Amino acid sequence: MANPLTGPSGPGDRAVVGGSTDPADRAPHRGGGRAAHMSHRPAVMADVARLAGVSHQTVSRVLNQHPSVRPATRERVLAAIQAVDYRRNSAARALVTRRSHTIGVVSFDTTLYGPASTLYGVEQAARQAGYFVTVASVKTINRRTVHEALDRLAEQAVEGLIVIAPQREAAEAVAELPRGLPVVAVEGGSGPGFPVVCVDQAEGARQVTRHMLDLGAPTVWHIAGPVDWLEAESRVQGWQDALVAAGVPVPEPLRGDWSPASGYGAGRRISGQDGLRAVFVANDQMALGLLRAFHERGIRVPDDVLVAGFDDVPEAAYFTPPLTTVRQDFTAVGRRSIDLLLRQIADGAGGDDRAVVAPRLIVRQSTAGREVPL
Amino acid sequence: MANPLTGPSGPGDRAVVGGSTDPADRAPHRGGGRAAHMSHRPAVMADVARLAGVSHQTVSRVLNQHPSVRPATRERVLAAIQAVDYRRNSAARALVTRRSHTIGVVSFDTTLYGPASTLYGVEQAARQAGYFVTVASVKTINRRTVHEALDRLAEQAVEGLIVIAPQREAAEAVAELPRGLPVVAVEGGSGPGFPVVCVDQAEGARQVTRHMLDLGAPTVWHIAGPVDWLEAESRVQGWQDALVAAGVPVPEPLRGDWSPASGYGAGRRISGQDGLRAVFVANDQMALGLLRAFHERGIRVPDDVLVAGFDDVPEAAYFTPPLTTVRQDFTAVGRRSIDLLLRQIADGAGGDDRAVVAPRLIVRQSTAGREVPL
DNA sequence: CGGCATGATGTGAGCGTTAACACTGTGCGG
DNA sequence: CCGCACAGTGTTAACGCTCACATCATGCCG
Repeated sequence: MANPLTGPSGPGDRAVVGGSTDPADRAPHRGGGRAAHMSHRPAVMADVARLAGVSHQTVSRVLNQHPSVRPATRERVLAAIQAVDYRRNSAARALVTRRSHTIGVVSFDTTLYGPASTLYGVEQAARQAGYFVTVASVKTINRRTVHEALDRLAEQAVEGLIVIAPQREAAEAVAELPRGLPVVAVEGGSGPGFPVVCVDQAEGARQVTRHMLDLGAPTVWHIAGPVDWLEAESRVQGWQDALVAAGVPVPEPLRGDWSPASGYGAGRRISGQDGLRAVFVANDQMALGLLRAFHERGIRVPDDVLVAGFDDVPEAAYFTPPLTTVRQDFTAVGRRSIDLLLRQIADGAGGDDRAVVAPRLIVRQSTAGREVPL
Repeated sequence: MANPLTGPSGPGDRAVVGGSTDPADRAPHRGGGRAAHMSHRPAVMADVARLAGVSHQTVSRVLNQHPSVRPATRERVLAAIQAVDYRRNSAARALVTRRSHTIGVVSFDTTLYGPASTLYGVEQAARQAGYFVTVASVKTINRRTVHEALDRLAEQAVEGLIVIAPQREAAEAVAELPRGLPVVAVEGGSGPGFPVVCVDQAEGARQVTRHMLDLGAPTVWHIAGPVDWLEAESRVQGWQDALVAAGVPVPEPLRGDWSPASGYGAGRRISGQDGLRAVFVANDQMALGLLRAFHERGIRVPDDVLVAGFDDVPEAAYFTPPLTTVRQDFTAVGRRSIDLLLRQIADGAGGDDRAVVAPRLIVRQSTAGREVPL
């Protein structure tokens, strides 16, 4: 019994498991028989079992870390697995366990920094938990597209869903989901009945607004995101709160669509305003466009006007001038989402859990006015 | 037969399909029997078959668009499917067909614009072709991490792999892949034996370099990407080619790591150089950092020095000044990748196909010197 | 007007895995 | 020293689907 691969009975009569146990000696399709080394048909459990001189169930036990397997046996099986380069068939496993170990992510335009980073965080966390992630990004959000994506993923038998689609319509589509499938919404607005993970947008907006008021701005203008984006609204809310709390006038917010172009447009429109001393832009990309417009008009930042953004994209520190902004830890958002989702998958009920990730004000030259170390 | 759901024999004796056909009348697990409307156990084919008064095979035929099904029968089955909200079990299907309809994407840091956009293109194209996409992003690239990711996806039984990992080590890891699984490399360097999709980096670099020479620059400096990145090398190559072709001196390239910070550093280092009139930066993010450094040093762009980047990120048009750059159509890259992969999955052999996406020079103010319409 | 191709359907056998149970042989308390 | 718990193993039956084949009407050709 020196060679563990030979089995307990020695060579020659290997694996006298039960006569007709092996399914027709395998491979009724491709010719070949001898499910050995170079067979093109991937090895299955039975192959491993035969080689190790055990039953396929024991192989299964080894694979699933069942405690009652003698160490020697385990070794033998492990060696056989290596020898035939066995990998278990996830479809068969999923079929019998009714678990796909896959979670689905529906996301709006994964090209954007926020969604992309969140997806990244989700994927990392899911992997650690032993889950796969399949994505479905939709280019335009409406009830139909979101439903399509959800159906698609449902067909794929995902065990849970993470929806990164912070628009009102998406939230509604999710709410209409046939219950039974665990769901977590990212930035899904105020608790619509399923768990939500979000950054405290309003708090971030309050902080940055207060920051500019503290620097002496008589009031703070706001370039908002699209009305149908929940986070855009939260930021408007936070900004407004801060102004009201400070007892200063609340200017009418301008609307952009998150793009640099729209920020540029807003910058041109706003630059004529009387008493313009500070602008809070709802994201960094628009802030970039606004800075551009100000630059063209000869408005100096921060000397003439303070500017702040939101997101802290990696480039923000190198804008001209470096941009004060609110950092959102998207990776944390992704991680928390998976946490909530897995808990829901495990416990069944997940209720109205709500994970809020704290934002963080990052002060740079666009409000600080002096060279700050990068 | 007015009601299609009643079946051909009228109510009462619904679905006399064969006595013992139905598997133990379903649901030996959860109590309940009567696998009807509100049963919590999801409907299976047999349920649909019973309701429609046909065999499960006919249901399968309808689902798979088999031609020999009478229209009336098809209708009946379709109605039954709707009635019980049936969705087929992908695991069972995958088990028997040996096809998962899933392709795996291994990518380096999907937070970056390039990988994220490529992933997006891949997902869109895959979906249209009826495939699912599961991702595995690795944060650091080396043989081990890439292998881990590949193993993971192999276990998931993906039908093919797209590797977005334009580093030498990643390319090597892919080359070591156990053959048999179709693979397409994105930016995988010079045809290492499997299909590659890439943007013609060298050509893009040549174009932008020539552009700056044409504007009168005596030569063009270069801030390159990391040495182990294949595309970084291609860009160096193209830049060098253009300089040599023009018969001008070739300065030593500086190295960055794609980040704005490294571009900033390079900008500070290079700004003292004598005769500095033009810089080609290997990507837009580094170019942003360089612009920042130049700005701080009082070097005017483009008046004193021309600057160009590579990628055309959405922000590039709003840098200060708007950045001349080379646009890479990442979405097209994603699409082409799927094309190549699916062909490989279908035909078996995919050979050394090579899809090259043309880059496009985008001239903006950082070299043009005048206000250009955005 | 018989037979045979063809369309429309049903039947049975797997696909590769896990769950449930049945079966051994030990070691230990009574 | 018997039997009983229990670790270690094998056996069997699903899981829900598709494939290959069997079956049954048709309809058309010879």
